[in-house]
Amino acid sequence: MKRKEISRESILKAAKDLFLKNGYGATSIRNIATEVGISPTTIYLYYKDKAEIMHALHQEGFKILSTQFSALRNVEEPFERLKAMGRCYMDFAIRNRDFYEIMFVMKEPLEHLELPKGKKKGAADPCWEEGDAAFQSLISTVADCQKHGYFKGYNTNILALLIWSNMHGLCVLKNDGRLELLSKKTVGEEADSNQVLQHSFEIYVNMLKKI
Amino acid sequence: MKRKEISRESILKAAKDLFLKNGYGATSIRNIATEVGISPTTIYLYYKDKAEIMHALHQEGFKILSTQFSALRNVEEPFERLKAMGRCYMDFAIRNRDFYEIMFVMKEPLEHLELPKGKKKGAADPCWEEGDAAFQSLISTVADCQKHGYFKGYNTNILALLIWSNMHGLCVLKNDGRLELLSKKTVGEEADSNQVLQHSFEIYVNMLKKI
DNA sequence: TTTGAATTATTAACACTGTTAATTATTTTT
DNA sequence: AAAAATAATTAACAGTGTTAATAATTCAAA
Repeated sequence: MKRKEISRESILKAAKDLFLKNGYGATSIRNIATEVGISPTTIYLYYKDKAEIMHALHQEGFKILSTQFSALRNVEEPFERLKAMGRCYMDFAIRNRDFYEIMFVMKEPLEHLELPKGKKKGAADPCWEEGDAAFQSLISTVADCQKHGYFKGYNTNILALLIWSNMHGLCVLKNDGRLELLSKKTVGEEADSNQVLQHSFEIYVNMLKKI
Repeated sequence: MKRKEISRESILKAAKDLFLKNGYGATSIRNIATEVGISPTTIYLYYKDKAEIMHALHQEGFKILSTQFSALRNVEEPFERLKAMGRCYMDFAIRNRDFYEIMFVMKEPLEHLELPKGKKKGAADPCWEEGDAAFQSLISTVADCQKHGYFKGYNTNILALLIWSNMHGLCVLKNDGRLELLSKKTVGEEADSNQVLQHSFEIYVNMLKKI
């Protein structure tokens, strides 16, 4: 009978399945090992530690997000593209809570960032390539908007950061349940937090347009 | 000799000290017990579980923050007050990382929210009183701004939420090191993330003023 | 004051966690 | 077939939060 094929991929798949099924908290090295059908310590032959697995999943998440983002490059009107990016980002965050947490909330995956290639010597700063790339595509969209007359006089990078942080803030408040906890009186009369989120996004877009 | 005075307060103090010294990750029930000079299980006579201790610290954090906020009620001009609140919030987040995490990031403390008093019957929604109160003071400041001609035509509550989420987004990106990780090219030429944060805040204020 | 109840604290244990060292099993190469 | 290299395992360490059973102490009534 065929030997079991163990590899970084098979471990990662199991980790991903468990992660998406039970969330991060309930995904241990031992769980993953059982899912793959191997002993826990075998995992350490393929991954240095748990944070490295988290980093690999973090990369997978960014692959999904950047795929979604790149589809938006066909939207010609830059402000429309910016809007679409925002919706896309929020959708991703809400629909892939756990991925979002690995990518933008958890600290562990950042412990295994690849050092910038080329410069092997010395203690070069670790580089968050995936995050940089995603942010860069936001920056260039903002820049395009400015070429079309939007956001006059604003520093491109700072504005991009503000837009990102606003979306990020909304997403984490939503995902960790805080939006839901705010009493309806203080947050608005809309029924559920999804509607509040949706509405807030639209208002924000209108706000940006008028800047 | 006098018997040791054990109480919820003494346990909480130890928890707080350890928490502020070593961070959340390195603060276990056993650590706290050692600090107080009791056995780990004794803690469970005073607190139901670890999350309840976290909730107590979460409340302490809100006490500090609301004290700072209430000092700002003397700022008459509402937009100035809003600005001051923003700076105050950010300062608090950066200077009290761990408190901020308990108050606005961690999920555990929210498991021990008090149910709305009065309504004992049935499964009433848990209520995040501390968060609500803080948010309410933001809302009323935004409302005051609107009375003075700012933010014309905007829904008060939604705008307050957007302002909060923007501040929150900046704070968490800063505190979990992501701002620092973004390459200087993509985020701006300023040296450190503190300056980026400061600058971003100023730009945001200008942005709000012009809305 | 002594007995008994109530309170307070402790020890032992359970079921986990990530991770390392030592050992066994398997594959590959000589 | 024997030796070397690789792969996987078991046992163990040092932790974690938490519960049940047990011991120590305090307090009130007889």
